[in-house]
Amino acid sequence: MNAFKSRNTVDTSDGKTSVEAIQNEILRRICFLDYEPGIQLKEAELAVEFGVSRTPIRDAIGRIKHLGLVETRNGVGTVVVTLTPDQIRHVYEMRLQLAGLIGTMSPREATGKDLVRITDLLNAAIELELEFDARAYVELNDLLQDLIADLIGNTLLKSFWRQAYFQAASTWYRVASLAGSEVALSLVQELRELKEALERNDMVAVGLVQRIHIGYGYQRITRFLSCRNEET
Amino acid sequence: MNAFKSRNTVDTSDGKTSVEAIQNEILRRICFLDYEPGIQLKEAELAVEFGVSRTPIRDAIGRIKHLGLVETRNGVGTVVVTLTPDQIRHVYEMRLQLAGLIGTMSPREATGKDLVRITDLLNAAIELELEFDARAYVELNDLLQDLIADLIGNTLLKSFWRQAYFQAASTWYRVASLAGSEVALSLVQELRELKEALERNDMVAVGLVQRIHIGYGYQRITRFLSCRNEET
DNA sequence: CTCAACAAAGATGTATACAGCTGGATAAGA
DNA sequence: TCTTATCCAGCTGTATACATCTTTGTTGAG
Repeated sequence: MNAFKSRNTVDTSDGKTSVEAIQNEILRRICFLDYEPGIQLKEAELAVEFGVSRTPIRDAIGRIKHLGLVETRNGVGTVVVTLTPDQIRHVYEMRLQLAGLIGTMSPREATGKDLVRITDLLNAAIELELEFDARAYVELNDLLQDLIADLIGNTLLKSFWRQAYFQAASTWYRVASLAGSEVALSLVQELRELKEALERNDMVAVGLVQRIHIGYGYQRITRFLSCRNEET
Repeated sequence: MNAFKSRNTVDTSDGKTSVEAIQNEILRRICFLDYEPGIQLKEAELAVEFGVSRTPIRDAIGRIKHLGLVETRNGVGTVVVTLTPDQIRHVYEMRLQLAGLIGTMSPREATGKDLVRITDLLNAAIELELEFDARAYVELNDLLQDLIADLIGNTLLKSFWRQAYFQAASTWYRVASLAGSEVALSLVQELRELKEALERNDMVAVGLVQRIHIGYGYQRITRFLSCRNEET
């Protein structure tokens, strides 16, 4: 919670408007579990933290409502939603299908830049394998999602891919923390396969690799979440 | 533009909050071409019309930004975006794929209520065939989209289906106005096929019928839009 | 001791004033 | 006449005051 009190402003050097930056930051915090499900976001607090009034904060929150990750009730506050097992299943079923479409729907050509990016990610993942850190894993995965999204030519598919990722992220990252270094190993393998697919400029393969590993990810979720059900 | 000046308020009898109702109304006006692409939406005007201040209007507009149908620029206004041919193609490619998923991804069982709804729509479409009216056609089609969306069990697929519909709607409805009663005939056929599929409780068939007619729709768009390119 | 009514604190929802930005009209100079 | 600088009307962006709703703790009677 107060881990962010030190940050008075958000980086707006990218030319985006301030409210867009705030929106992305809040979304990141939800996906990365800085805001855990059930937590109450107070506009006044966020306003103080970002050094603006409540108005842009309300704007930012309002613009991520469509993802269904937060819910605002009058007089109460904005709470981060806990996804039901059914919802999680729906999200993953959808992601599997979307992954299958990556290669077939007007993909972009892979460039040298993409190869550099994937290689950097692979190296980082290999380092992570040696000394696992959940936060670093999460940020690595996030960069990978960005890379994949960039390869998608179809505007709408790209949008849907990102939306599905945002909805899956927090659950997936919770499981990743529990699973530990096992997921780093899996990520290294995924990145190796993606790198080869990109080298061959085979976007269908890229999609299929994603599909496979999304399936693995969902298996881990069901495994770890059924354990947690006993706890709760 | 001033066709709406008479409506001072929006119907909030459904228990939804006022801003949600405004949001839906603005979205409807964009999809139904009451607001044509290029038009400038002014918050102050809308505020007067709906009898509220600018704040809820801004909220409502902010919440439909993610659909990419409007674009707000500081000091200028919020303009309704003109979709490029590429974007339209992307939307329709996506709708084709989504239609194929309707039957396969946890569909809901068809109930008697659904049959009543589809029968009502069919009767209305048959009437429309006799005396075509673009506006009535548009509203009929909108009801059909609602019906189909209700049949989708997967939460995320339903959300994506609606988003894709909203993005396609304005273009499709422009073409429908140009095409005239031809589209009413096509709608009757579509509804007949859907009715039979629902009677058999065959959701895969429902999806395939949608897929077929979305394809027909896109063919019409390319046909009429290439004509319009010469005009412009 | 229990329960109900009430009051107060704190959250979001809304209205409004003002600041900042943009595009076009206007007028001065070459 | 053409160009350019300036000004201004009008829009969005932001801050702030106030209204309304919810929760919770308190206080009183039974």
